[in-house]
Amino acid sequence: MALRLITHLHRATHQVGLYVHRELSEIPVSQAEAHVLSHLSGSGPCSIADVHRSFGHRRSTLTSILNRLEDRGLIAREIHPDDRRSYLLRLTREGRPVASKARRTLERLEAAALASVGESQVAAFVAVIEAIQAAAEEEESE
Amino acid sequence: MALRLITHLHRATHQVGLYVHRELSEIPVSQAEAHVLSHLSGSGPCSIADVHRSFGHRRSTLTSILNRLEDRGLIAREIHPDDRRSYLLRLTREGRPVASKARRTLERLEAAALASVGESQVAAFVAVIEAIQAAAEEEESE
DNA sequence: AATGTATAGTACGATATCGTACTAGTGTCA
DNA sequence: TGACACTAGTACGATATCGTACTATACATT
Repeated sequence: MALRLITHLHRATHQVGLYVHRELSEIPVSQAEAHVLSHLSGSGPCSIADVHRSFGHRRSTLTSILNRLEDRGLIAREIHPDDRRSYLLRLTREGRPVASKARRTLERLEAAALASVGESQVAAFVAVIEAIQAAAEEEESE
Repeated sequence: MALRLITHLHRATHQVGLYVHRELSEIPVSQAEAHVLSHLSGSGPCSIADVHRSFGHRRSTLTSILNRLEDRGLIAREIHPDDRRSYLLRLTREGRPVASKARRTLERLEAAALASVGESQVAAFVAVIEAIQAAAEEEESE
């Protein structure tokens, strides 16, 4: 068997990583950081758990990413008004332009990819991705 | 814009990583190592450049992965008969069963995913993946 | 109120990955 | 044959990610 799905998946993920690295090379932001910034830029302030749900990273990894972004003054952890266990992540004034640049970079990539495929292909792509995830999930682990 | 493609891509990749980690927990093999072993198991002996082409890792990362596998006695670097710059990677006797277990694990995941989608969806998936890669490639970098 | 369980997040050492600079062999063209 | 560019691979320090164990708050049940 050729393992078409999984190999494709991994190669494409890596390629996206290279793209992000290349396009955002002037601002020192890793791929994971770019995704988090982009998420904040698109969805507004949210908790760490929200970000965690949107990505596959471990929570401890996310802590490191957020520490780096906070050290650079791009985001701030504020106390969450509704739950004192959690933080509200917010882009700082310095972080906002960086985040929106990260978001635009990802959107540009996505738009370029979408330009050459049809809506039904996108739907099928999502269906297959979700099938892979469902197959891989079976039981959760941390 | 929702960044449907890229977010899906990353989440699924992570999920696959978790699956591999879970399913192969009794043999101490990381996700990247499992992929390399699986590749060797499916394609027979090949050079490092061959493996490199099949994955997105950096060559220096691949060197580390191969070192680890060699240290554990799972693979061997032999001199390449046709090109003295390169090596021929080969599974050792101890490595063969581990590699085929890794391969079967990935194949099982792929089969489970394929069970719930149709052939035309798979074709569309591949088309979209390749569109993403093409969009991300534009110019290469190392 | 007390107890148990789940959730939100971090600390920290272990491991994996990366980027750059390097060595060595190959091919080409004068 | 010698100069140059290219390919195959490694060394090594820097950085990113991970796994486990932990603290603290929330919630549910009695």
